[in-house]
Amino acid sequence: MGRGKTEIKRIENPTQRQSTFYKRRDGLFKKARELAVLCDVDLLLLLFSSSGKIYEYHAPTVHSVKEFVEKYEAATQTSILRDYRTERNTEIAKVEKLCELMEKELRIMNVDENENYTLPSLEALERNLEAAMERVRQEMERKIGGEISYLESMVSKQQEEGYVLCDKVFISGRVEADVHPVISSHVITCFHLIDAAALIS
Amino acid sequence: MGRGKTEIKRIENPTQRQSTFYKRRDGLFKKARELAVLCDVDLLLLLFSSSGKIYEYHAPTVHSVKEFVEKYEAATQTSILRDYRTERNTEIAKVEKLCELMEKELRIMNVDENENYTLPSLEALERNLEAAMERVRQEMERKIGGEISYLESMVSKQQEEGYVLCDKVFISGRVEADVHPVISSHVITCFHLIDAAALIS
DNA sequence: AACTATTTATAAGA
DNA sequence: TTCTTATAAATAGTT
Repeated sequence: MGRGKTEIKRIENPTQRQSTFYKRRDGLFKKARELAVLCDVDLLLLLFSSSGKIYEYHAPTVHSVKEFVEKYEAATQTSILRDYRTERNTEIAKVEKLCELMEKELRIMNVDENENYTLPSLEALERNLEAAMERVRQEMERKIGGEISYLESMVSKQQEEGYVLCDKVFISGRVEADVHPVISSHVITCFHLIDAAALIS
Repeated sequence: MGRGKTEIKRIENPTQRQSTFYKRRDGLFKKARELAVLCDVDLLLLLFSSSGKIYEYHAPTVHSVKEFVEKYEAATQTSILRDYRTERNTEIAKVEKLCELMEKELRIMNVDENENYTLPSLEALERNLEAAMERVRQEMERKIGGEISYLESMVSKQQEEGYVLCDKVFISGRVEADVHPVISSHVITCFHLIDAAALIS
């Protein structure tokens, strides 16, 4: 249509190409709308002009590109979104496995009143706790030893520096109490964690 | 065009609608192709007929619907995929929070050799372990008391039933050792878990 | 699925 | 860009 027959191949003249683009783009959108309305068609048309601008048309029945593409995906079985779901699920599975590990370890360290332990497992629990206690006591001794030699080295220094040390010890004691409130608070029981895990799964 | 002017509204006659659909669908696809070729346009056209069939056209430069929609997404900032990423990230954040909680609790129960504890926190650790130990011992006593009264009740029964009991105790002792291998195995240290958490984050 | 009278789209020019 | 118009192309109604 028009004053001459046009061969369908790229228009090299940029001005002419741009002019043709406007006219044919409008024509295409009009045709798309007519088809959608006349024949009750769900339709999406997305295009980028050669200069990178986006133009979009969707039928009145289509509410969003997202919705439409999901319908397309569901119909074709191919998957834009399945990839992301899979990726997400593997990540969640990994983290959940870690949770299970932690849970198991917590079980070893805590007595859950609602569970019916056997004597051998209670004995094992006791051994674990004793081992943990031993580690704590060793650490304390190491620490106390360190503090003493630290104090000794301080004492051997000038007296005014000794005053500074006293301040330091006082401050550090107070700060630690602030930093580790969780230690003095009631221990979250393993049971709570299991409940939480059930909630998010 | 055609022998009569057509009003643009849904064609109610199904036969006529279907006929018009074929003709106009072909026309639309032809126009789409011409625009793409003449004006160097990236273009995607997806449609569902009223009977639910899918038809698709994309410009020769477009390799897949997925690729094209991603380009569209990137250009418009709107997001089909961002929603899924966000959803995934919130789920992961939830689980990670749970992990942190567990980690914290494990820290309370374990001494990590690489960390530099202060004396007050070590003392707190000791207190926690003692409390846990106390809980274990109480549970053991409760259990032992229960076993004793169970045994007493058994002894007061017929002698042949006593033989059955002996078998039972033997079997239950062995079975428990199988059921709780984790208890006798080396305790996974808190440190391993923290490493694992670092790996998945 | 084909035909064709007619409407519609648009190429080229202003 | 936008309009005009001659002409090509699409298609409604029909077979």
